[in-house]
Amino acid sequence: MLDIKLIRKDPDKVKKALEKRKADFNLEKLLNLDNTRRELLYKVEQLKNKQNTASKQIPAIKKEGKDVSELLTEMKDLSNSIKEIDTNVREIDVEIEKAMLSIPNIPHESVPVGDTDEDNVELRKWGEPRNFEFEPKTHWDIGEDLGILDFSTAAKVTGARFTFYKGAGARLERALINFFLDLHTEKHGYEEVFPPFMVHRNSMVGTGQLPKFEEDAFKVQDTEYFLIPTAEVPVTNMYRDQILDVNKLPIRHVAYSACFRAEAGSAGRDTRGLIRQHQFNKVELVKFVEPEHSYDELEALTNNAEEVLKLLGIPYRVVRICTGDLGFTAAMKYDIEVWMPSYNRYVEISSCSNFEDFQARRANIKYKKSPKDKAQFIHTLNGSGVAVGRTVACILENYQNGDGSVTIPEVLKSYMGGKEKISKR
RNA sequence: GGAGAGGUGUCCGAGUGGUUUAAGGAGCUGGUCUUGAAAACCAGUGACUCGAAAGAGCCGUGAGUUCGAAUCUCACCCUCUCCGCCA
Repeated sequence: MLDIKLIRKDPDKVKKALEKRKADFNLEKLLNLDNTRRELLYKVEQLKNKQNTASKQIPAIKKEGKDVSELLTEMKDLSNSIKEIDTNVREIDVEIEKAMLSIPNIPHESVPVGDTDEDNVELRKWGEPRNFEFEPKTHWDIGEDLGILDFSTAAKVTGARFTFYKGAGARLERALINFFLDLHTEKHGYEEVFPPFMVHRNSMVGTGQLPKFEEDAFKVQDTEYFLIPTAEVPVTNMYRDQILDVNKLPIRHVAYSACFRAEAGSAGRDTRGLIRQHQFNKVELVKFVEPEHSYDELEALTNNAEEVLKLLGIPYRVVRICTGDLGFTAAMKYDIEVWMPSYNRYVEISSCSNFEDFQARRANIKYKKSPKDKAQFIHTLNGSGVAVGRTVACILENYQNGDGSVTIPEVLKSYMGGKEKISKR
């Protein structure tokens, strides 16, 4: 959510930002509502002031033994006017709230202007895509041939876009989760959190998934609970409606969770393999920081996620996301993409974003610079550190051997019980 | 799921319709006293939201009754205790 004061004061700035994003939004209407609201508020507050004053006088007049019935009649009228205007204000509030919740964040100045992911800017590359001396297989073929991934059984049991991991595949998934968590807690200083996998509506609004993107989420029938699309949601909302102690900042959390996405609108895309599933595992990094440090913290967070891939020896690149591809809540975003031989291109495995105070404003998360200062909104950041299923996919593809086996990356061996290779049994 | 109790400011806690514009205490800040500290005493300090201000709002949340609601009514949420069920 943006600051309504900013919209009032500098509507052109907001308008330009929306244009850069190619977002369609009626600012004029919002400003009109805001004006009307303030006029009504002034009016009703004057009436309330009158009412409060009279309310104090009435008991005193009664005590003197004088008649108050005429005054009461007068007050009844006043009360009715107040109710009428209050109702009006409430209706406008609802409309304003709705509008405010559907304005995307303002991109940081350094974000390149562009329309689609074609306009994203590659920042750096690490590692070289491997040259195969044999015809490389896709990860879904490797997984099925080795008996460690089973898509058809998942389709039978649940449906499309679900997977059974079996044997060394299941172990590999679990190994990666542990490796990621250990790295970020022990080397990068994040505190581990194991969150609920369901949240209520307000939490989804707090981090920006709702109200605009309800069709992307799974809602549990007969409840107000949503399956989380990312651990970002419960972990960020841990601190909703709080004023955080400046001495405890920055707060850095790492959380494993399963993630659930309806993938509305992506029918037919990435239908094979682990790339686009309704349920997948992810280790997420979440930070709460003072505004003046948030861009440094974004660099650090991105580096923390990259470290995972360096240790695994997977070639990747980092791209700066352009305004048109930025996503609703982010002010700036880096994607980390890994080399995926079957796609013959780099595929996203992590998004690292600075939301500035956009989420904090929605979730009401503040801090005080010093005890005397006014509470101000904190900056939130998060990034995948990293997506687990996609990591399995790219390990299978990048570490595959001509005989159909897959070599286990050095850092994972201890997590795999000393195993060197996954081979057909 | 059933029965009961409860949710008040940073914390404890009073308050069942009108000087509550939330008592009292703790805490915090400053002072007196002291070599220093503690204690005691004195003074100050009450979150947060909207507003340029005046002012308005805020006693779990939302609606309602009333001239007037922390206080009454209804719904919901959460916490605790007991019972049931359960990994």
